[in-house]
Amino acid sequence: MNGAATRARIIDAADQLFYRHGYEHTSFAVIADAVQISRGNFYHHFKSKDHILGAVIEARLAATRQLLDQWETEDADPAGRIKKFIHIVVANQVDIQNYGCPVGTLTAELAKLDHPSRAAATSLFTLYREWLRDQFALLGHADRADALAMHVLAFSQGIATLSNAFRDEELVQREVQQLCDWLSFLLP
Amino acid sequence: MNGAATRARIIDAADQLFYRHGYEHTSFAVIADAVQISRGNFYHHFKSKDHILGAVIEARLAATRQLLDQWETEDADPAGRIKKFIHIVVANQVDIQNYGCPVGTLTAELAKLDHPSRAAATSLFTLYREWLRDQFALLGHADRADALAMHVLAFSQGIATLSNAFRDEELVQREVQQLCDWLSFLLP
DNA sequence: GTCTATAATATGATAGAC
DNA sequence: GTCTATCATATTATAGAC
Repeated sequence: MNGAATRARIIDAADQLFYRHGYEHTSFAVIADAVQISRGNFYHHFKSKDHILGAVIEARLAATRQLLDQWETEDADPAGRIKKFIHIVVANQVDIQNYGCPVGTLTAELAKLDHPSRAAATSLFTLYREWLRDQFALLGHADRADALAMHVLAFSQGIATLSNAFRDEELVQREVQQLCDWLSFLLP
Repeated sequence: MNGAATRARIIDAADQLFYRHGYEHTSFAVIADAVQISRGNFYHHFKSKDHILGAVIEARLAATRQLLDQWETEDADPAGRIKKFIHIVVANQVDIQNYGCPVGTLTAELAKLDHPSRAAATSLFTLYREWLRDQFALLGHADRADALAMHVLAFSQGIATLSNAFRDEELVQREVQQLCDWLSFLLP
């Protein structure tokens, strides 16, 4: 087995397990089981569990950058791009109902653990924040672009949290619709 | 030492520790340390760690009911009561910055753990939901009172999550102001 | 009701053979 | 690069003395 490939499979499995069951609750044993390697083999690829978390966050950052870039090429209209972001909670509805938002729940857990990677997890939020800010600036709201970005971000987090708590699809549809209506009032 | 008093002190310490460091991360050892009892003594008062969690959620439910009742007597105006709810994120800003919303973060953790007390934790949300629904009904919006309640709930959760992630006080002030403005448009 | 002692297990991490 | 064997520790939980 190629070393880099094993490393990638560890990151991939840990990513999913951290999301579904939380960082702390995910032991080496279950990751090893998912990747089909022995527990001892881990330490050839990573120094510690914390280092796996670091690699997982790096991978999520890269995936998020790629997603945002893709949206830029797919949609020439900044408003359409923002709508794509707003609809994440609909597109990922099943996962969010079961496990919440991957970014929001990770930052919350790491804050409680006072974990060294807490800042890195927050930078996942920052990626969305700055991208949204750019879109609002393009729409002619440069003066309050960051505030609008945070507004959208906050709303998405709120919907995700309640979607996870109540598993209510109607709620998600309704709130997403309202946020899109709010957005349309900001268009030139 | 009185038995009931010890039990109450265990619940109180566990409540704080579960909130600050998460349920799973909080061991018997640290609770015992906080309450100043031995680990073995726990099992005279509770069958298991899960049972402590159950008691903590019960206590939180009782405290929440008391708070909502207090707001009813303090403020005769339903709009004023809703504003009191909205301002929770300001009143508890320091704790929320450090540990997030006690309800939102607990439900999220228990969902990931697929924990038996998950539904009980969600009922904390339901308490606020139904209380807010009643206030909106009193304001003459009985037809969409639940949707409005969930809107306020979602927003508060979003603000709490971002307040915890970014520790940004201005964001909280700004979003709370906006939500209050939105509320004033609903008044008769 | 509270304590000490201890069981049974799971955890993150290391050593060394292949 | 992967494995087995193992360490040191932490965890929930129990047994029994006081």
